[in-house]
Amino acid sequence: MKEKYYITTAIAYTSGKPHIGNTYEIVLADAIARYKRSQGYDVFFQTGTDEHGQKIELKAGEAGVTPKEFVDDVSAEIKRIWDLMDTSYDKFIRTTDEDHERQVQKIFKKLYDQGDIYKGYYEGMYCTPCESFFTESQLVDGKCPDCGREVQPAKEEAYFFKMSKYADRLIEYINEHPEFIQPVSRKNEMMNNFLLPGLQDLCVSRTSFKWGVPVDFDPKHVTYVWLDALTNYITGIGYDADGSSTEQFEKLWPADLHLIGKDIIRFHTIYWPIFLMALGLPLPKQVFGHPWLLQGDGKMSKSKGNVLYADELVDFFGVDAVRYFVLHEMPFENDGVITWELMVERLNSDLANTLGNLVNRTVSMTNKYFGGTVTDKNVTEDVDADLKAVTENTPKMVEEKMDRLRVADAITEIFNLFKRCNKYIDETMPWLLAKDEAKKDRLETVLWNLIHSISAGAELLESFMPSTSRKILEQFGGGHVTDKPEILFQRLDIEEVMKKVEELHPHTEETSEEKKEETIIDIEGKPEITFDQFGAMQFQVGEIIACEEVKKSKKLLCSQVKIGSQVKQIVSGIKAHYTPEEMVGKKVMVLVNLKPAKLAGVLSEGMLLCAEDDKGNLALVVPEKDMPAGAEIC
RNA sequence: CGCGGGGUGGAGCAGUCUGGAAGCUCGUCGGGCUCAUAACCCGAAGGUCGCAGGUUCAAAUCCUGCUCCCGCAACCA
Repeated sequence: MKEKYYITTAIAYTSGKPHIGNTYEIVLADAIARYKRSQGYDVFFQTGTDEHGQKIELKAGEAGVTPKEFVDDVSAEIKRIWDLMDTSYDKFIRTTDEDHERQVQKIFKKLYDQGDIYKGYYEGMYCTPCESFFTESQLVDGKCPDCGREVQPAKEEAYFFKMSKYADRLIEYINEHPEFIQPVSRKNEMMNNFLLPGLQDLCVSRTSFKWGVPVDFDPKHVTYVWLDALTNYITGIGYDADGSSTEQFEKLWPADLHLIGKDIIRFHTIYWPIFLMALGLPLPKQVFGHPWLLQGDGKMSKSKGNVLYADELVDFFGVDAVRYFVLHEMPFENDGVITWELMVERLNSDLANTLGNLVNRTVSMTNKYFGGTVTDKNVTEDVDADLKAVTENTPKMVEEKMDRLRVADAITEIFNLFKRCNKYIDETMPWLLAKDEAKKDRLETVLWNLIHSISAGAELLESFMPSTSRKILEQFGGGHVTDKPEILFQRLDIEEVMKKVEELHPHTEETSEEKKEETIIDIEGKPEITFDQFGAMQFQVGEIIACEEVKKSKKLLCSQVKIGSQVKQIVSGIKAHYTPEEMVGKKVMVLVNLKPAKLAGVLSEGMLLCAEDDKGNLALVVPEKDMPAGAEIC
């Protein structure tokens, strides 16, 4: 009987279309799932979408649709891309699935009944005018960090999970299972930052929005994200909190691998195991927090036109080329880089040159010299030995890499085999053998060896590039090749690709003046105010007479501003846009009667007014004519 | 001193835990070959392994200090 292997991805949040970085995860999981299947495991591969939360409620409101309509669309789009990428998931769960929601309610109730979840209050300090909660550590001088006013101990009702109760057991588990958190460097991070200092109880319900799974015995609360999202791993395979879980669940749980992004390792290696302990379930065997796939020059932004989506890349390069790229270019621990240029480079050199051309020349020679069919004539020479050794060894190398989740390295092993095949052709020089009738059998043996080795490589490729694998094997049907070789990967010209990309995503050049003026900035409208309210604000011209950086802060500059006869100290978040030297001597517009507050421990007694564009660039507002410091602005 | 990651030939990375002749892929240059998608094979150039100290017979690797970049956390009054 085959051993089972249950693998999951994180469920994708349905706030918008997933970009290539999000798509990477499902492809990675798919490669692992396919590989395990090829090894004979009985694999179950689950993915899906996380569809609740305030953000979605808001987005749906903006789009003028109901939250359900909104997530139906996005979830379908995500599924479409997963399918486009040829991923072989067995189950696509949605957190809005009825049975999931019902189980979340049951789990919530069960944990409540056994005392792990309790009703409490948001233990924060509440600032009434700001309508916000703050923890002690967020307060500035014991006052509201937003407005500097007094805060009161707050009493908003919420449900909490007693994390601390299970912390010791979890620490023990992690220490005894060094393979649990991958890469291991993350283990220390979790221990030192969260577990050892002591776990805070986790708030598991909210009353501030409605779009979530209602707590059935207290319907003004909805379940807050993690209890809803994480449990998909068990509800998706038939867990039942009342004890009548399905056979499938009994067979599959615990999961063998949760594949997730490195940003949510904390939730999967601390909260999730603790939830499971509370439910009396075994813990997953391994959690792998993979690194990120990043765009070339830093952040992707729509104005730069460098946001990469899987479906667009597929249009240019094809599914398998994109799969190859994300799988092969991702380091195990560090973030990887993807750009159009790198993508083209990879496609041309690895896929078109090394692999595609190898298949092509082999098919072509087999047709040319033997009408398409060869058998093993067994006329061997010394050069054959190394090719044979590499061919036999590659599956073991791949297995060794895959066992350590080194997917990129596994692919490299396969391509080393293909490279070896190319070298073999040069070593044996079939075109010379073909000129000598006496060497015909040797020639046939050479081609047979080639076909054998390439086929072996193609079989290994199935986990990573399924359709390419199939295409190659189809062309080499057991010693008989197709009549005319199919071009597996067409070489692309980087210039042409970039030209098309430019057409798809025209750059908004910052150098172009007209375009700059065309930039339209709409900000959220604020409620109308009265003239009295306006009059309550006092603006004056201030002269900056000294300025220095606020140490221990990344954004703040501290200026001494002369206003009339007095000098105020004002802290502003503009370090990224002005140097202290630039600031000195400027006459700027100052909101003078703002209540003083501390920023990064430094007192600020007013506010320098700035204009901000859509990219977050700041410009100080200065009087159009020279005015003395202290002049009122009205 | 908030937490963490990183700085290795032109590009993208491995190697760092467990010191011991600087490696891989791409690109560049030279050569070979012609079955093949201007593809393939061979060879070469190119790096003071961020900077400065220290430990050692020996440091990319261990220790100390510094600097720059990137996430997160924060206060962008």
